[in-house]
Amino acid sequence: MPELPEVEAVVRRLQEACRGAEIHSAHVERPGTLAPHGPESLDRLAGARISGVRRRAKYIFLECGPGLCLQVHLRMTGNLYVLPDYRFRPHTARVWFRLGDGRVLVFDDSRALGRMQLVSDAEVLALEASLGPEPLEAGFSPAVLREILRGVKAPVKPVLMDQKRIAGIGNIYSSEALWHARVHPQQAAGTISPRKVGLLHQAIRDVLQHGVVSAYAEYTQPGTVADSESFGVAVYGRQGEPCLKCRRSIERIVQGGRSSFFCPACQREK
DNA sequence: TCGATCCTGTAG
DNA sequence: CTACAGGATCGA
Repeated sequence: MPELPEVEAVVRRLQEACRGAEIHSAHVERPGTLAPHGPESLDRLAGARISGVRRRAKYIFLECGPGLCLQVHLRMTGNLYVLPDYRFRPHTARVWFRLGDGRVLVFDDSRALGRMQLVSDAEVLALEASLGPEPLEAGFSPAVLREILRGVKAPVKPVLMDQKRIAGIGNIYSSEALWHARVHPQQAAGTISPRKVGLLHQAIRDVLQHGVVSAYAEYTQPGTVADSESFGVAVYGRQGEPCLKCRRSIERIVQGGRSSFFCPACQREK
């Protein structure tokens, strides 16, 4: 499920649902979820209070007291949410926490690719330093994007998905942003004109910002998000269907083992 | 930079 | 049955 917008929506929901909550106990159904640590690594959380929840790139940090932070990565199918009672947890709950008030915080992950680990302040700092800038923050200017792409020979699409270069963009939003900016996914990143870099910068912010709003609305009012015309999915998964701008057939190619979708007319390589 | 790998579920 | 999945890492 999750790229930056979906992770952000999870964080906002958790802030409402469990900030200030006490962790009564941790229960590990699948030890691999805590790799490279063991199932006993969460024992230190008993009695801790969740003082804050925040996001960086696609990581979620649950701050659980001084120097104690639960770092979560949802990968492909992970999800974090609070249920009223532990008996309601699904069989795909890999780790769950009983909260002081009887509710349960569930790490649900059908594919079990997600990871969770307790980390120190220093580890959090090191991780954050290894990640690229947050595209929705004020510091992410067109000049910053120009600098990221400058001189890079690799195709732009995998570059946008490289968390060390820019944080939070995944397979869907990269295709979407490139379509909005009319940039071909295989164009060498460093050869994109300054004008198009400007368009790409705006497109990245627009698709992510819209994604945050609709992902959060999806939790609040499921099924309400019906605006697939202006800013929903324009190209992702739409191979063979008409481009929303020019009606040409959307194409699918594979880059770095991942599907890319684009309009061969609107997004020309140059 | 490609392919394999970690896993399970679903669509064709 | 095979293909594919909104992620990331590792070694060739």
